[in-house]
Amino acid sequence: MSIRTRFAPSPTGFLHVGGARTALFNWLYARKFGGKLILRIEDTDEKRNTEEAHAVIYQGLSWLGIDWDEGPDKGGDYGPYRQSERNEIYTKHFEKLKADGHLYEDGGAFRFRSPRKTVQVEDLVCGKIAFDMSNPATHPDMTIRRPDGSWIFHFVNVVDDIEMKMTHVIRGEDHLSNTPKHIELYQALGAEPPKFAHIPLILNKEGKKLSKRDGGSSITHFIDGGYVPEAVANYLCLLGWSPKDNREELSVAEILELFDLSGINRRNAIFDLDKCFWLNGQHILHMDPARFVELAKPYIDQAEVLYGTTEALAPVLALAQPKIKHLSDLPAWVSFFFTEDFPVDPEASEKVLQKEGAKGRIEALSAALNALSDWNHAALETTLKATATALGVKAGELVHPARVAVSGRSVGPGLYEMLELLGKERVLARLARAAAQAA
RNA sequence: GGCGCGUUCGUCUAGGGGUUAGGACACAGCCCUCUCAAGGCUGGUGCACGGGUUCAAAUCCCGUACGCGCUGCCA
Repeated sequence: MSIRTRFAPSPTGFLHVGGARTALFNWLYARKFGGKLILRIEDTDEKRNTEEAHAVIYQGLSWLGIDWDEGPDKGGDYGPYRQSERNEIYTKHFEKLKADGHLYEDGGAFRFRSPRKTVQVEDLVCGKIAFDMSNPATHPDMTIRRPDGSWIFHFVNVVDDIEMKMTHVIRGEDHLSNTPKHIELYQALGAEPPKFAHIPLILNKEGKKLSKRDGGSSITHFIDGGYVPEAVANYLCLLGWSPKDNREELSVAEILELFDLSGINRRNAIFDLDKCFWLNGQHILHMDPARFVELAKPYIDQAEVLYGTTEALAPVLALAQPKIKHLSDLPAWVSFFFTEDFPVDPEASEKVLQKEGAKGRIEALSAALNALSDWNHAALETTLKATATALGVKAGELVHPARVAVSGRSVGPGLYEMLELLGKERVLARLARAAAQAA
């Protein structure tokens, strides 16, 4: 039987990193073993059920590179894929349970009568666990329908997993204790329970369940914050799973190759934003330049940098790619390439341009560069160093003023590469302008 | 309270009877260097505790503590 996994979020208007990681593991498992991933929206609580809330889920998953085979937006053979549209199906199963004597009424609500036996859970991550359900005081009969006719999570979740032919339920460990109840429901409905895999939870720095208030708990934070999706997906996979060979930076293809449920550990993990940040820099450093351009463009566009064509932008980005850790840092690294009206960092200007003798050194460098016919970074370096020697100063005494003169900043790409790309004319003009203001 | 799961550097993890307990992030120092990164080198901190089993336990068993989860007419 072909594998079917699912991600079943509630449309809260917020895609939690824990949920995203659950989705990722379901996706990896389905893709690795040629199965299908189903997206089901658990929107029985109508109050927070909005189109925007659905969009947040679709966008967050897509951004991470997760695609699904069936879902509200895709259709499929087992729809509808929103619980709010599945009332008839729930009613059908409810009537069956009722007819078979599994239900009883309690204050207008309906409860499921537990068989009161020991339930064995065979979890692919946690192993075999026996739950003694015999004591009603500790395991009360669960409610499955409220007096107003609305449904309770446990019931609709199980009905949907049966109807949608799920073979594997991969979900957060917070559901492990609910699993025996779910198995009782499967059995009462005459269905074979799926395989379960409960994955450890993601905690905040205080060791508590990651909540909305915690920085970085929403995928939106990463989308808006200049992260690259492959790095975030990589990091999320490293929480509770590892390739076991000391590698940290992994492509999705590599993870797909190594991933299996049996490799997931049972220990809750604290989310470490620092490490995610580091991994982001590693992915940027090593990614294909074309991919970098693709990811960088929206940030450049948003900053309204008038770069003209992609062909003009690409070489500039190539200088920034090995140095930055966040895509949102990009505008400051590229904007001065495309305008003469770039901002000048007052602190850098004060420290470098106003330094004793800066004017003379800039003018000397300018003269030397003016005489240079072969404008490439190697020749630029040779010329600058020769000029420094002639002046009897360290190369840095020319490098720093030149950097501030052409970019307005004290940090940036390698100077010689930057000068080469800027071109002789612009470099000389900017040096002249800086010399006029220097001490 | 009851039930379930867990506990290896601050954090993420590898190791699952014999290891100088490995890697990564972060931190500190050094090297490289035009800035910032990257890279290289070095350093410190860790098997929760107590009992067993065993020639030998981080590793297996029991207990304790602590953490997390569930215990809803939330999902």
